[in-house]
Amino acid sequence: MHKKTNETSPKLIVIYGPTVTGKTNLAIKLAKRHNGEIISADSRQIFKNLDIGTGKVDFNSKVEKHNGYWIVNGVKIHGFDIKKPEEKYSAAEFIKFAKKTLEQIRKSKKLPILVGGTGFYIKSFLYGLESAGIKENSKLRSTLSKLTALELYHRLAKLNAQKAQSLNESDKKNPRRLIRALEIEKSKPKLSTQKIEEFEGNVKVIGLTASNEYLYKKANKWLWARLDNGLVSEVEKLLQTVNYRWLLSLGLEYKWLTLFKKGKIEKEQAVKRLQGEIHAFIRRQKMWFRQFKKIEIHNISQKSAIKLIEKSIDDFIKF
RNA sequence: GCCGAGGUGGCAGAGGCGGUCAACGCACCCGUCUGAAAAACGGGCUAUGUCGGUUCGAUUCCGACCCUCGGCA
Repeated sequence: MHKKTNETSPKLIVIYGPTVTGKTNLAIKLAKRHNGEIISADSRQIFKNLDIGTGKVDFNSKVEKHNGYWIVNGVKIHGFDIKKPEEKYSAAEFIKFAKKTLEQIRKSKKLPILVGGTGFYIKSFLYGLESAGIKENSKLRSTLSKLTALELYHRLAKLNAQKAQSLNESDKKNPRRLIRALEIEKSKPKLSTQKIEEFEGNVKVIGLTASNEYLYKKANKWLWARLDNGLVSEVEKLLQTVNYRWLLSLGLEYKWLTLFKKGKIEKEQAVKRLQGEIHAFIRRQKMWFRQFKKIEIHNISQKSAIKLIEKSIDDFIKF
């Protein structure tokens, strides 16, 4: 095993964790310390005008907004506002964006820090996405969306019995995943799947977490703070220009406050349900920790956590 | 005090004219994940107020008690 000791060996810091663990603040801190720039890996923060609901930054941050990036407390964060509301996005597109941005950051001799809560994006970027060449076929999707999961499964089994059998119990009943699988099968003759491209270079993956109770409490508090600081009016503004169904499809804040604004539910109920869904989201986000090969997990409820992470990053930079 | 209604899992709430009862939703817990991922999906969890009676058998019938909610006083 030979170590690369040259300083040109590219380095990347990844920070992953569920919502409310302070990923962005930590990233900003690290960026300042090591002359870095941030790439956001978040499937909702990509959208312009979705700021409070997606929790792009703290209320007391100094921000300067640009298309495609923000400058927050003096640190550049790439990946905010790269899409207009209702535009499509995907993990494949994220990979391209992240690669491009990473190169750019390297050229300017800065340290790239990938931070976000969308585990799927980070995993895809780090370890590749096999079917990344096969695009969405919206016509096919809309016809297939009329079928039940069982029907979809039968179709898949006809096209590719092996693939169908290899699915787990969850995916076998998941229409969305089945439709995607069919989409891949249908386009196979034309497009061959790409070979998996793993990220090459030195990566340090930091995971941020805490107990469920701790995170739930923090998330509730933060939600109330945002409700008191314009979250509802952000949704109202969006409703004027955007199809409400799109907002519903985003989930969480945008879904529940849209339901409230549309008069489908009382505000109190909406907030209650939203809290529950945020909790469930936190649980799901935690599941991704096991998807990352080498991850250093820190409990943010411990006072020493930030210091330990800083030390760990210092060592990583020094090598 | 009287009359009426009712007491089902952590919450909410349905059915069952006596037969291993026990839905759905929420919460909570666990999990899946290769171009929608804050999405979509899989699994799990705990119950019939108390005490007696009738019966082969009671959550379901009867009685007492306790409690809750209405109305009358």
